[in-house]
Amino acid sequence: MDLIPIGQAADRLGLNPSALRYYDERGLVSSLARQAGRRMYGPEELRRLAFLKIAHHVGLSLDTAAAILDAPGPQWRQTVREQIAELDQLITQVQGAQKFLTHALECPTDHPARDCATMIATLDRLVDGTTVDQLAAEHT
Amino acid sequence: MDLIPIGQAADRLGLNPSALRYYDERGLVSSLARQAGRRMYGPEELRRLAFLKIAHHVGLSLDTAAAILDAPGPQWRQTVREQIAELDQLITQVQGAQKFLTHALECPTDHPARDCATMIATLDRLVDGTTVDQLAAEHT
DNA sequence: TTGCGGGTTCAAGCTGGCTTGAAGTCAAAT
DNA sequence: ATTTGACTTCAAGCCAGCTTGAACCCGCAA
Repeated sequence: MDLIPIGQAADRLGLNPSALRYYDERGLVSSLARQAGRRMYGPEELRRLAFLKIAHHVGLSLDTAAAILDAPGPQWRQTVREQIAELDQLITQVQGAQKFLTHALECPTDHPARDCATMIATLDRLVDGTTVDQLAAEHT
Repeated sequence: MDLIPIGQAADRLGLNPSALRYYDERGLVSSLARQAGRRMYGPEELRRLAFLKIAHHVGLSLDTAAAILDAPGPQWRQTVREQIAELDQLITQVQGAQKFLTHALECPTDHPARDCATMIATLDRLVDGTTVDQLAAEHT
């Protein structure tokens, strides 16, 4: 009933067979049947793999993704909330990065790190122990 | 004039001496003087290191950061613009990730991948060749 | 019967950005 | 004279998430 071998499963998911073997070895695909020593995948496993694929694509680690699937009862919600919060932080950080880069673009010199007084002042503060986070916090 | 050894440089920047040696080996800190075989860092190198630190912190690779510093004339602007565009993409992707996770939270079941019809439908489409990007594109 | 396409295992390699460890050098302080 | 402490080099290890390679098995078709 609907069991397909590793090659077909990999094709349907757009993954490499070696990746599926790796997931197996890591214990991320839970229980899969074997026929004559060969891995056979059913709908459950394929969906699990699909979930891993999405979750990994959106930045979760494979372990976290598997933890969400394996959490008993409603516990997965906590993990998901944590991940959403982490992504919030990530966005904030990336926006800070864009500010930094955009600001650099506004500098009229050809070698900002050598010629731009503002940039040099910022860099010199870093050299004197100010952390990147402190700098970022200032400019918010 | 103002030359400090690697340990002090590392302290001031909040980095590990081994990281500075690694940057040296990779050719990322351009030219630094040696005194009796020891690396000595002047203001120029410290600023360069500070720039690498910021740039790396905001998500650029060390190679990219060095490329920005070493680009002749105004060429660094192009690299910076590319990086800003990449970060735009990243933010879009992360927001998509948040949508996915938030949507999952709305599901009332305890095991979405097994019990939630909407989730299962989505996963089954992935199993049939739809890419994650296609799914994301639909929901925009 | 031979070959082919798919599977299997295990071991090693890859990326990036370092860290860690072993063994040696060197100047200054005791 | 010796010990400390900071430095040097080179080699190897670490993380995730795989890929690649070698050597082997297995069933089916020509």
